[in-house]
Amino acid sequence: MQDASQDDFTGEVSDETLRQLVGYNIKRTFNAVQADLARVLAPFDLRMMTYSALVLIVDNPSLRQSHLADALAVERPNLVIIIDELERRGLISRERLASDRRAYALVPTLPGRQLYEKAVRAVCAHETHIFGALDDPETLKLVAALRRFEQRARRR
Amino acid sequence: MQDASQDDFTGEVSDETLRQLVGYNIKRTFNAVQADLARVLAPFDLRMMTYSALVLIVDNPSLRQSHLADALAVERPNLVIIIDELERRGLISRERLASDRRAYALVPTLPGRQLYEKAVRAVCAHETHIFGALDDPETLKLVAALRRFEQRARRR
DNA sequence: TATTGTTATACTCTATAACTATA
DNA sequence: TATAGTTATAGAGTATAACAATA
Repeated sequence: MQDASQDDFTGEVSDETLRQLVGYNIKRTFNAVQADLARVLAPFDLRMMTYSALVLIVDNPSLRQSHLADALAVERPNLVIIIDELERRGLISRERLASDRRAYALVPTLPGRQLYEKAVRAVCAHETHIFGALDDPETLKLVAALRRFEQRARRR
Repeated sequence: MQDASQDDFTGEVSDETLRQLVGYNIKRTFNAVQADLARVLAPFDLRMMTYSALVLIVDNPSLRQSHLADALAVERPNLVIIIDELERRGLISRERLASDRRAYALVPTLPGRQLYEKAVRAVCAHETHIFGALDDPETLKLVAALRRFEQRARRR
């Protein structure tokens, strides 16, 4: 005996004040995209963060942890358990640098590169499903706008 | 005697594989915008989530908690502590419904409406600073695209 | 039986302070 | 003294299962 409050229909609740905010729409979109990505990465036993780290390590062999942290914009301590996990699973290895024995070089293993290949394909399929062609001029404009906003938000 | 790895300069790390993903750019932008928003809301002792809840309760007096949860796309249990906090601070009150004594009507108090007014102004200033004019046709197109992507990600 | 709000719990992401070993 | 990686810890968002009161 309820009304039609099914699925994503929020009934008569007015959320215009929030929906006119670009930031709120970014948040809602990110949450939905992230949930779908989690589903796509689950079969590989990866999360968005472990996936991102693996990608950067494969694309930049011998990367140092601090450089990885900078590239991902996360604090160094948060990366430790991520790297621990990838290493424990045999996807990467830490190798002490002879030139600076404080630092590690992060090196992908063969299984790491193989998982990378499969996961990248799955993530690309997920992306084109949600966003359409990734080289579409409209999509490129959207990404350019997002990056401008990111820079403006950071410079404060 | 390090190179120019200052600030947000990530050195020679290649993150093209990630940066070509729309979802990754959304995540990075959201994180930066969210950090700035947190700074803007801190003087009001609000976070993005408590702000969003307060806005919906002021804009929809007598809202039920379950409808608020639907509108915000969060699970009902997560809303309880949010509502607890707003009520404890005297910004809203829970009022039992005579028609359905399981449910509460969430009602903003005068201090709640006053805080809403001030916080909304601050958030609008933050938004225009980062995103530019909110009624700019380009911004409206961006928001429309984000909402399309949100819907596509949800329907899976 | 089903729903509203609640409790308990868990996982993830993010951040800071302080430690170690090297430099 | 400064840096790389680490440990410990905390705050916040999100999710599920199970419960009491009510429908």
